[in-house]
Amino acid sequence: MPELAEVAFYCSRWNPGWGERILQVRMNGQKRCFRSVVPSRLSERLLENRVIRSLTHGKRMLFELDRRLWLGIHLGMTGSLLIRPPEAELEKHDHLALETRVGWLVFNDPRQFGRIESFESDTLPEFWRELPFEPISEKFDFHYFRKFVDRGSNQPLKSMLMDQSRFPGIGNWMADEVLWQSRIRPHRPIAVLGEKEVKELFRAVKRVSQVAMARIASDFSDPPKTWLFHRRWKAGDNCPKTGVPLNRENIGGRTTCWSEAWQR
DNA sequence: ATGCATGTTACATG
DNA sequence: ACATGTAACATGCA
Repeated sequence: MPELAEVAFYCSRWNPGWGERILQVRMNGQKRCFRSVVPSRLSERLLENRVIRSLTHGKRMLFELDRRLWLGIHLGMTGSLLIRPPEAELEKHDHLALETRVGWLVFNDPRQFGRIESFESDTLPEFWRELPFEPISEKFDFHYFRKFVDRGSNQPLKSMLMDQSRFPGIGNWMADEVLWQSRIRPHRPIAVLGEKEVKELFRAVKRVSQVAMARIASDFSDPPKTWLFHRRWKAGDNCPKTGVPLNRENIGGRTTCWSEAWQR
C-alpha cells in the first residue's frame, strides 16, 4: 500500500532502533529485493553499525548509519517496515532483519518488488539532493507546478500524476483522489484544461498530500470519510458525491476509479 | 482456477 | 532522440 504518507509511516516504525547497535544481521540475499547490492558486503557493513536517523522522499526511504553507510529502501507494492520483539521468530517474507536491543528491525515484502540499496558517503548522497520537490514541500508551489506540467502535455492526467519525477510519492490511490477532488476526468491531458481547472488540480495535489500526511504518517489512521479513498477498492461502490456507481477502467496501465457524473 | 493487486523498469513500438 | 505502451517481476487473495 505504500504511497507518500504510508512510506513516512513505515519509515518511522524503525525510530525506536535509532542509536542501537546492530548485533546480528539476517538477510536472504537470493531475494529479488537485493538485486542492487552485494548481499554479503552489505551484511558486513551493517553488522556492529547503528542507524542514526532516517529520511523519506516520495516513496523512498534513506537511513543514515555510522561509518559512511547509507541504506536506501523502496517498499515497492507490498513492502513494510516493522520491529519484532527480541525473542520473536522471523517470518517468511522478512527479507532483512537487524537485531538490536529493542528488537528486530525488519523489512518484510511478500511480492519482492521492493528494493534495498546501499551508498557510501560522508554526507547526504548526491542523488538525494537532486530529487524533485515533493508535493508536501512549500517549494512545490503553483509556479513550480506550472513549469513542468506542460511537459508530455498530451498524456492522460492519471499518468502524469503518477510520474515520480514530477509528483514524487503520488501513487494509484492518491492520483485517483486528486482527480476526483478536482472534478477532472483521468483521461484528459493537461493541454485541454482551462486555467481554472489547472489551478484546481494544483490545489487538490497539495490538499491530498498534506491531509494524507496529517492522517496517515503518524498513526496510519484513515483519510477523511468524505474522500473517494474509502470507495475505490472494490468494484460496484458508489461515488460519495453523487451516489452513482463509480467507473473502473485501466488508464496508464493502472486500475483507475472515477465518477462519470462528478468529474468532467 | 482465474484474475487482479497502493510500483518500477526494461524493452518494444511508433 | 523521444514519447508512449506493454510485459515482467513474485506472491497472496477473492
